Amino acid sequence: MTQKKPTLVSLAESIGVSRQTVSNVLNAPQRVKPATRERVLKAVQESGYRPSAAARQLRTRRSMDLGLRLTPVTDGINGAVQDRFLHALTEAAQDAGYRLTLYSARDDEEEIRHIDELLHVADLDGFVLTGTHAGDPRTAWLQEHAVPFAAFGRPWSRTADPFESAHPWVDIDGAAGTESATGFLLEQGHRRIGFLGWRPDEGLGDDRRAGWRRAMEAAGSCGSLNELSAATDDDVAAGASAVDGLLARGVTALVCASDSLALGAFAQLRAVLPPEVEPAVVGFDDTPVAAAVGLSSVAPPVADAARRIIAVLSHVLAGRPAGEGPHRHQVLKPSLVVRKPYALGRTVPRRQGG
Amino acid sequence: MTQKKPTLVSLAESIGVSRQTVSNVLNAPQRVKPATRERVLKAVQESGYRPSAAARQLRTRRSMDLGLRLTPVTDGINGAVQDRFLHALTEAAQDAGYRLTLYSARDDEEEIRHIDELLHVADLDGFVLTGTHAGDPRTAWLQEHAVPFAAFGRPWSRTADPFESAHPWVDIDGAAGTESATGFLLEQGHRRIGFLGWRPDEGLGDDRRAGWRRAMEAAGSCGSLNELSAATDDDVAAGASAVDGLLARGVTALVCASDSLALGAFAQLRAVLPPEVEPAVVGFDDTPVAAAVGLSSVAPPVADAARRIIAVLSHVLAGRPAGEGPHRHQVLKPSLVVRKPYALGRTVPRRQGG
DNA sequence: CACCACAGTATGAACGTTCAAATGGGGTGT
DNA sequence: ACACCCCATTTGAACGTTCATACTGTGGTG
Repeated sequence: MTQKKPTLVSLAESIGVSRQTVSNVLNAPQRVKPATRERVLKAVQESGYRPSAAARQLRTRRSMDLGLRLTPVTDGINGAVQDRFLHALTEAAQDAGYRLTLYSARDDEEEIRHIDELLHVADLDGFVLTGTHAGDPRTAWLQEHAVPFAAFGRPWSRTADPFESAHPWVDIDGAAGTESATGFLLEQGHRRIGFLGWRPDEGLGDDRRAGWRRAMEAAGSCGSLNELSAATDDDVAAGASAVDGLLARGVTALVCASDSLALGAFAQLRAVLPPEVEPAVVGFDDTPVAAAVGLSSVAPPVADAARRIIAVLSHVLAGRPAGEGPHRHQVLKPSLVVRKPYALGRTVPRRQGG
Repeated sequence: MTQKKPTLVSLAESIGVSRQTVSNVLNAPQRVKPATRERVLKAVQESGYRPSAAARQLRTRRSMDLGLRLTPVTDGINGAVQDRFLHALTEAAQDAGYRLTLYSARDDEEEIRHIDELLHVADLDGFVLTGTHAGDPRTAWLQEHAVPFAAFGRPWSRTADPFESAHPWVDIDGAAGTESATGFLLEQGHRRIGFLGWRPDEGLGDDRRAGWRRAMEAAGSCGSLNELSAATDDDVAAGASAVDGLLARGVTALVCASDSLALGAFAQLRAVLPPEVEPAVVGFDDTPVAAAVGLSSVAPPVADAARRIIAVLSHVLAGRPAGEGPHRHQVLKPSLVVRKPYALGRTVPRRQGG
């Protein structure tokens, strides 16, 4: 039979001090005389005392708990990014003494309702936002209600400078990624390199297209770049069907905004090109599918991003000034992973940037 | 300026009743006279009152919070299963009024330490275990400490009947999956169908091998089946390198214990077989990689499993008798998804069983 | 020697909820 | 008329912590 859980009071009277002294030993050790501190600490160890999160939360209104929305797995291919991010975030939060609570929402409004709910009933200390986009209602709401949060993704906007934003964020430098991918294809001797991306979004997609454009212009390819660029939905089929048009315009290699698109394009090229010509396609996100098929891809450092997000957020939550501590706005350089098509299990990682 | 959060007391005196009456309206409406009930409910709506989880938890010692371990993404291919499971679990828990807290652990012992910790400090109500295996120390520990939990995966054991186990669990019928995969290949005219799996584990892997064996024996292939079966590590490279040996023994088609193995085998067959022969390989788990490459695969109903796990667990947590409510031990039939290799975007799903 | 500052420790109150028991106001039965 | 019971509602206490404040003894200072 296991004995009852010790509390501050029960523990205190078993040592012969007051509950507040025990509390101080754990929360503000410098206030307690070293001799008694030792004595109390020993008792804490032996009894296996654990403070009650509920009681502490009731009094302090802090839960040491962070919220994260789990977005529905749309594609399954790009979903792997979320998986890696989530795992790193869990570990980082755990190491920083925070717990992580999940919620699921279909759209931004539903997410806001969930945040509101969790804030009121569970006193969550902060939130991690993912998938930020232009005109994001969530950041506005959170700021208006003075809720601490950090975003994975910069605050996309045509007018405002993201580096001036009030809230902390960490993002991947998509432009740098596509730029180095384009650079890699240029090195291989390609000149007419196309870009296969999404429709204009004033955000993620435009950023990735911009990197390709920058590299192409730097290489002196000042012709009309627009005709080398295609914009479609983000799935495998769309990637495949966009290929023919680009080929007709003389494209010999492709940089893609996602692995889904890259995979579609790759398969289509395989079907269309003569067998001896190996399709030159670079994807984005370095998902398991890219690895399995032997597709080169831009690898975003999501685990690193997760750790930095927790670092910034816990800095804010600790009430420390924005001046010191980790930078409030961070852009991380992705690396390029070069593979030989179908060379299963024989990946040749190659770091660029970072 | 947002006004202060209403509490039971503040709300009660604004209506002119006692706090307990308000509490009863929310928790035991039948105790309150309909007239006052209406009055209170109206006030609750208008004020936007939300009960404090911390206070409730402190008093009742229930947190309405469930714990789940997030296992490190090993493969990236099979990790997608975890992703789908997690998402369905989050939604199901949310719908049932529970929150979901994540923790990360490297092995079973570390998980037990985390559970112990969360149990004491955060009063978690229950846990969801995944990846059960023979001699699992976690189930023993949880039972010993009378902690409510449900497992995704049956309690593998040579001696004990899983259907007699004390704790609830939901599992996928792996044997039925490989059996129908084998049946499919038999229909296609194959006779010497090999099985590519893991080393004996008295669990998941043996189960999947058993389904293949059952189908083969039923087809009258009573020769020594052992020589058609290979056991290796669970990754793409291992799958590829196991192929040659099986081919030498006259195997013309393969059922695999995972998509990783299937993918490796598939690529190797492509390299070895003449171009006009299409490799006949069926994987397991129906991961995005299988879909992308056009590999047939056994699809486990993980989302359904997640919902059923929450159903059983919340039934237990509500203190209802084991007799009524959802079955405490459930085995779910997977379905077979048939694809044409490389026919990207042109998937032909085909349901079997279930 | 009375006084004060200060470090160390102890006490009262509060956070917001639910459980257990007490109270009040109709009936209904004898 | 009285005892009785039942329903609806209220009151006291408790869950385990931390904040604010009060107490105690020691050493220094005028």
